[in-house]
Amino acid sequence: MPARTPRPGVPVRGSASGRPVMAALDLLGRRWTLRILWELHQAPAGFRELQRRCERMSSSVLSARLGELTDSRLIALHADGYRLTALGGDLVDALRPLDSWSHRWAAETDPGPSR
Amino acid sequence: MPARTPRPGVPVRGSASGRPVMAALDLLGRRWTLRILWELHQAPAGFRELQRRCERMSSSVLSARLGELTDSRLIALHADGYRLTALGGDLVDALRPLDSWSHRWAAETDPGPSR
DNA sequence: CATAGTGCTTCTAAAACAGAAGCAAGGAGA
DNA sequence: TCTCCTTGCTTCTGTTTTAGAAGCACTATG
Repeated sequence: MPARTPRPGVPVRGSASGRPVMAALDLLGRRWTLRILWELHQAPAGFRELQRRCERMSSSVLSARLGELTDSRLIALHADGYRLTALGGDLVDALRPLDSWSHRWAAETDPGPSR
Repeated sequence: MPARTPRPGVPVRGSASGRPVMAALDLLGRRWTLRILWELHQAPAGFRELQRRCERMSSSVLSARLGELTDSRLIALHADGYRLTALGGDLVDALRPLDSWSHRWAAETDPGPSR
């Protein structure tokens, strides 16, 4: 049984409280979810283009994530591909400081050999 | 082979670009990572308390995440438990708007039967 | 009619995760 | 010293999630 789409107000994986932020953390803490939102914020894209942009992410997972995000009304499919809804756009706006943070992180991270 | 800790400047899962934000999205898009940061922002906690707060999350995964976050210098272990570093605190600050967004999301989400 | 593009499903194998058990180290108390 | 308890953390087995190739139904274009 696949994990169901988290929604505010009901228990999610790791929290029975129903607190909205817990649902958000469950939803966003699934592989590719943050990345998909990020990509759609750069520009709308169809299924296959999204797959290309994320370096050939698995189609089965992409399909699952698109379903969850659509259920959650963060994205919607239009004639020109998937686009963020107003709600989804707000979420990415809320995440925008992440980009500038990541540069600070990079600046403070020793770029030596990996690991 | 376990996935290695993402770091800015080197390729990560789904992106060979080395762009810092891609490393951040890979790191944060792993189960429990966002939640752990969130919890530590509420208050520092030791291993077992963290496990309790996240409703008995698997100890093996908790251990892996703590290792990744420590490697990434977002958290550090002190006498009173794990705490966010300055860098980690900045990240959670960057994520703070997520909480208010989640309330808007809840307000616009029909609280009917799940799925 | 062929060709190529789309969104998306199905399948098998690999990776990640869940959860119970337990280990080594460090107190606190007797 | 000898329990007793707590800590961070590992190891193990079984389940869930993800990867990746293949392919289906549909639309458009030639």
